[in-house]
Amino acid sequence: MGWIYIEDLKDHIGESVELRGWVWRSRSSGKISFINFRDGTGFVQVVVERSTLGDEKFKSVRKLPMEASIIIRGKVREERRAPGGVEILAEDVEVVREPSEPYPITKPDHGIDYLFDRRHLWIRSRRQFHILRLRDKIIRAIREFYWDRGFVLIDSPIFTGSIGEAAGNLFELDYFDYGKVYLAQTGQLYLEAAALAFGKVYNLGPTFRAEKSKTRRHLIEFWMNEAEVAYYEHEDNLKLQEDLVSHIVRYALENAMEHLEFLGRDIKKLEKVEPPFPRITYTEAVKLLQKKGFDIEWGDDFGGDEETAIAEQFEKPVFVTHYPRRAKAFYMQPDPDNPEVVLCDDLLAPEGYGEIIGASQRIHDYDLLVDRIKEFGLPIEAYDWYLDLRKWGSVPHSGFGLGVERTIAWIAGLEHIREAIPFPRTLYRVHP
RNA sequence: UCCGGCGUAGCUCAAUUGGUAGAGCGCCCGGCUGUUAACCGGGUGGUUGGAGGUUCGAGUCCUCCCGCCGGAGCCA
Repeated sequence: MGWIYIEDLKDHIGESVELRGWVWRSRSSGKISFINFRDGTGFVQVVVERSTLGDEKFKSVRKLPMEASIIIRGKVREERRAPGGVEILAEDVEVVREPSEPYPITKPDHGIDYLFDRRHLWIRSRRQFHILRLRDKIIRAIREFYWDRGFVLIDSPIFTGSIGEAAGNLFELDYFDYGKVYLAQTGQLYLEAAALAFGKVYNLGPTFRAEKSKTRRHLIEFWMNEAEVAYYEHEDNLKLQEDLVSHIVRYALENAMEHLEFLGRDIKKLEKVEPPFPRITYTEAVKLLQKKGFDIEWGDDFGGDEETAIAEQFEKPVFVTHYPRRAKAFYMQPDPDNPEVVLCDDLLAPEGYGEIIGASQRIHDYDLLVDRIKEFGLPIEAYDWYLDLRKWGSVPHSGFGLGVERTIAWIAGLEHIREAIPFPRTLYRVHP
């Protein structure tokens, strides 16, 4: 009788097995008890009969509270009446540890604040089980995508000097005698260095924004996947993003259907996400918004409502390209046909999930980049090594950043991005 | 930071115009051999977020503070 996991039960029908895990919920009558049992890989119903265990043992087992840790030995059998179609008929129940007080998360009717105060326990719940396992699979899909295309993983640093997109939203720390350093809000500049060394590179890790954002689309600490490719221009960049996002969605449909179904996701909407994605220029988007009655002028950036209004015109994610250069970061390559706009794109997810990718072709000309750093009022001395990249072997190159939690929230159909990460850091929450 | 909303039992919520603070769940005891958020009977449970004020009387009205939720700006 060997120890197995719930996820492998279907290969052991008719066998006697051992499962190690926890009581999720239980119901009982005088002679039969049902335990909803979990072991981290899934949930299964265990049937405990008084006639099998004996009066005394049955009495103690039927009283086991939620989150008692137990080892079950019993026979696996198919059973129509059991959730999932398979159940365990217990032959023995060994109690590892019984809780000393009632488990605080009972029925699914707790408030969001209560639950996040107990996030360390809440992640045991079924909904969180499915969301966080879906996250695991989406990250697997991202890594697989790059591995299959010969990209090299280049992890960018978390501690950085004063460098990046904007100074106003950086977390500042003391770094021994060096002085102030900052938590990374992007690894892009490092990936640009790496692209000139390895050709095709990507990263995947946490980034930090000291923005007092308090919406369903924002986290203070969030994970980003960035990619950068030497010799890629704007059009190549769009194609890569399109391929990545459709790969992730297809992977989820093929490998995570169990989670999507539990979460009640409308699968049909995800099945439509296949290349090519629609494209609209910034200028066209402004006209579209004006026609819909938005008070917006050429040159303004889009807010959440504007993004949603654009995205709802399409069933797939939509690229918005060629933004005004003043609305975007200093390093973006001007459009040769119109230098007032840059070769960039935002990818907007459908159904109001907002921007999941920000992307651009980067300036590769030394003098132009210096001009832009000055124009944006940035300290040129902080960009010494970044400018070096334009001195030696500079080539056109492009890249993007994918917001991992926004992507998960969209694919899972979540109301709020905070459920898409195990321990979210939001404006007023760093505990647990 | 700004705008709006909400703080009542361990949890989720009720409480007519200002007039005796309640229910369901949880927990404890008992019953039930197929439960699916099991069900049935009994029991347990309160400084109504805090401080002050108005009033014969405040969960309810006023002021300040604290906490949370939603949104805006900013962004992935």
